Order: sequence, then structure tokens, then C-alpha cells
Amino acid sequence: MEKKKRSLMWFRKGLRLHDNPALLQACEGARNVYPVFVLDPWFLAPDPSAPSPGSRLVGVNRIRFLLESLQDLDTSLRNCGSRLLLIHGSPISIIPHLLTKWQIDELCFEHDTEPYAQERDAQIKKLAGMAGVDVYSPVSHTLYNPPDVIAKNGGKAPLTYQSFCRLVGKPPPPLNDPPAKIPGPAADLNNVDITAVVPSLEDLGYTDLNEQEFTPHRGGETEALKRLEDSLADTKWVCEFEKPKGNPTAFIKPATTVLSPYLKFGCLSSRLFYARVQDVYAKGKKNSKPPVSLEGQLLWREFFYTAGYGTPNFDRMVGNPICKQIPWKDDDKLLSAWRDARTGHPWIDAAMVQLRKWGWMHHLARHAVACYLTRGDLFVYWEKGRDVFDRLLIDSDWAINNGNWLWLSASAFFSQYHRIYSPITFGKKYDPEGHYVRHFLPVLKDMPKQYIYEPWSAPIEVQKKAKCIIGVDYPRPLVDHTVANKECRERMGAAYALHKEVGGLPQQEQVDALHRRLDETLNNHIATNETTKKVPKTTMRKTVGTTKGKDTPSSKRQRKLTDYK
DNA sequence: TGATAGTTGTGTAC
DNA sequence: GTACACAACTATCA
Repeated sequence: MEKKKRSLMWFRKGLRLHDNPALLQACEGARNVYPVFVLDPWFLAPDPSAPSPGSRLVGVNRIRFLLESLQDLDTSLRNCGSRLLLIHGSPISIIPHLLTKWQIDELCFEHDTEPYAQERDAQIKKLAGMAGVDVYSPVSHTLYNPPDVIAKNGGKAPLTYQSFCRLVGKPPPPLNDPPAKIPGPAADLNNVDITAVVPSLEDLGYTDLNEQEFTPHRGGETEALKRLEDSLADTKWVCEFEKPKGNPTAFIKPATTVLSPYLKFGCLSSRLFYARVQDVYAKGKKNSKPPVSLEGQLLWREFFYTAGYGTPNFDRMVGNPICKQIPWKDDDKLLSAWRDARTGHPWIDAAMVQLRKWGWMHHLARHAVACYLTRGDLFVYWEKGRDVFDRLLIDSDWAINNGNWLWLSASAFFSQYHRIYSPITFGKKYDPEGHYVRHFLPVLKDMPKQYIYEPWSAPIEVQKKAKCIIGVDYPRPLVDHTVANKECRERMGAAYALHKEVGGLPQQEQVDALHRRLDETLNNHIATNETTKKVPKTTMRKTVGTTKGKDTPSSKRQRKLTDYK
């Protein structure tokens, strides 16, 4: 009889038993399966200097969501006769160590297309190969395998959603059943230091968190499957779902499924989600279609995964061949005001509070705040906003987050930069009473509804009665939207025009030329405007920022403009 | 090479 | 609530 193998199932994402081909392979003909999760301080160690609780890279809400998911995974594994083996450290040193310590024959983990993971996994595969360990790394995080889609499209990622959808066929179905029994690890772990239980936030060093309002969303596969079935129970709702018709200010009962964090961590398989949506469609008479339908949302995920995989430097402006080179402002004051919900535009600030406290907000709220930070009002680098989202969202996903910031900043995929979300009327359209703003910005809870989206316009008597003096209890608006968005559109127009002109140059030269020429163009524009137009009183703050660090010609010129203002 | 359509804008008029 | 102007871009496909 053939000797039974010892396998190591390395969990990273894919924190589930259902539709998990790597786990199934690990169990196949195994004497021992070692289910491992590495608690990496790079992501988990507290950073007291971070702008909100959490590590340098991850907010405390997502860390907690992860810990809950691990707890649930451990419980499920124990129900199958196994357990989760948690180890503190860096995967790149720990995994190869374990392969030797436990005399592993086969290493199994879900394929991951993110650049960070690609680099890490390539090293691990190399080391495993040198140790004579087989590696099995199937695609199960996404419906499709990005390189397959790219190959089908002649070697490059499709840049429009429609062309992507035409390209891909029906996705593969999920695997039938999760394993009922999993061979346990050997009793003797050969002195490997295993963490006895899933740590709490306190165990990881997060203290004084009592005041922090946590996300209402609980992590884990069990919760994911329950939420999936709850969401899909309403056939009519599923069949009629159209994303743009959702209400971004609905927070007691959000307008979407809120399954994204479970997809992010792989607590829920996208293939199962897709298949179950098809089941529901089959029960209904007719259903909405991509891009707005529920099915369409899953395909957006695939679209951005493919673009992210097929585009060099997808997460940057410079060196990214599909990204418009735009001379955004590197202005920490504007950025931190936006990040810390101090823009003075209640709709924007309320959404940013929801992001910090819940780690989640509706897709359209994300649109609104991203547009505001970049091409709509503040003209700050999209990468800066991306970093804030990346840290705070519980569903933060490299490809989707970068893809959406490229989209919203009109840097790639989308170019209708004249379409700008108003920080005043967009929220008001959905929630004229201002319930959402009052909930997330209690300082404005007594502001009459006619002023709730523009509290600076309330007479001082009204502000006193509402116990909210603008400029004291709540900030004045950072910019006058009418003025700021006009200037932003001018900047975008100039950048687009120059882009056409210098598009053929190598990227760095392109960027230099753009910055140079845009400075000149804008100086003329703004100087002309300043002499012909009276800026409304509410402009108050500078809408032209300064460049940090080195005294570039550009920053000098910008400062001069600011002084002039 | 020209036509077309594109996740998800706002303000105004009727 | 629907239609249109606003001012206008570009990947894709015939």
C-alpha cells in the first residue's frame, strides 16, 4: 500500500471549508493534515502612531473581522476532527520551517493574484520545491483565472466591463460538499510554538478599545453562509436588484447584501454566491442584468481582478500604462481633513465616520467621498485616498479598491470627469431628513433639516438653538463646492488635453511634461479667473494646495498662487 | 476610421 | 418622474 501523505493546508484568504479545493486536496489520501494560519505582525501589530486604532496597514475592525473568521474556522475544523494551528511570525520564514519540522509531503494553498501574495508565494514555492515538497495552489478565490481571461483577449486585460463580460463564459460551479472529516495533525508537533487559542484583540496588544464603536458585521464562514441565505431568501429583491437604485444613506438595513467582507476573506466562495444567485433567478420570472444586477456585482469583482493582474503598477499613477497622469495635490491638510471627517460637508464627513466606525459604507457613498477627495473638490492624489480605504474597510480588496479609485478619479476606465457628485445634493436626494448625517455626526443631530447638508448657511440663532456653532463645534466647509469643482474640472480638462499631446513620451517624461505644462496652463487660467471673478465668501480656504518636501518649481508656483488668494 | 455606448451627475423645466 | 442641456472622453467594434 502506498504511504499516506502528510499535508499542510495553509489558510490565508479562503477562510472556509465549503468550495475549498486546496483543503480537499490536502485531505485526499492524507495521514495528517496540518491546517495553518500565520499571524503576521506586519499586518497585525498595533501602531500607536496610526490615525485610528489598528496596525499600520489594517484598521482594528478588519483585524477583528479576521479573528472572528479564524475562530469560526477553528470551530468548523474541530467539528471535523481537526483544529486550526495558529503561529505568530512571518509566513516566508515560518512555512518552510514547518515543511521540515512536520515532514510535509504536500503544501496546499489557494492561489492569490495580488502582487504581494504573488511575490511571497513564488518564494514559498521555490523553497518547497528545494525541500522536495509538492505544491498544490488552485484558483478558487475568483470565478475566473485572470491570466486565462487576458490570454483570451489577445494578451491584455479588457478595459471595459462590457468587453470583459463578452469574453468570459459561464463560471465553474462550486465544489459539491465540504469535507465531513479531516485527518488531524500528528499529536506531536515537534516543538513548534502553536498559539493555543485564537487571540483576542487584547492578546494582540490592542487596549483601551472600549470607546471604539465596532463594526456591526461579524466575521466567519458560518455568518457568511447565513447572510447569503438571508439575502437570497427574498426572490423579488434579488431579481429586481439594481445597484444604482440602492440608497447609500440606508444604514439600519443597508441597501446591498454586505457580503463583500466575506468574499474578501474567502469566508464565502464567489462560485457558491454566483451559483446561488442563478438558483434564485431560476425561480423568478425575470431578473435584472449586469452591470447593475447582483450577478453583475460579482462580475465587477472579476473585471477588476483581471485588470489588476494584467496591468503593471496597477496601484500607482506613475508607471501604470492605463492611468492618466494627473498633477494631483500632495496636501496633507486636505487629506487629513477628509480622512478624519473634518471637511465641513456633513454628507462627506458622515460617510467617513461610517467608514472609520463600521469599516463599511455603501458603494455610492464610496463614490461620493472618493470623487470629493480627487477630481470633485480637493484634487488630492487618489493613491492617498486608496490607502485610507485600504486600511479601514473590512472588505478592502487590493484589485477592487485600486480599480474603483482609478475609476472615480477618472484616471482609468472612466473619463466623464464632468460628472461630479455634489457633496450637498447627492446625500440629500436619498435622505432629505438627514437621518444618516445625524446618526454618524451627532453634533448635527438638532440642526433643522433645511440646513443639515449645508449647516454653514444656518443663521447663528439656528446654530445656537441646535447647539452647533459652525467653526466651533463643527468645521466650516473646506472648500466652496461650486468654486472647487469648477477649478477641478479645469485642471482635469488641461491634464486630459496635455495627455493627448504628450501621450507618446516615456512615462516619466510624460509626467514631467504634464506637471510643467499644467502649471503654466493653470497659472494662466487661475490668474485670469482671479482678475475677472469675485470668489464667494464661503471659499474661505485655499483650493490650491502646496507640494510637500522639495521646493519644486511647481510647488513654488502653487504657493505663490495661494498667497495671491 | 467612424459610430456607439458607457455601472452610478446635476440643475432646470415641465 | 421624465427630458434635456451641460460639455465632452474613449475602448471597442463594425
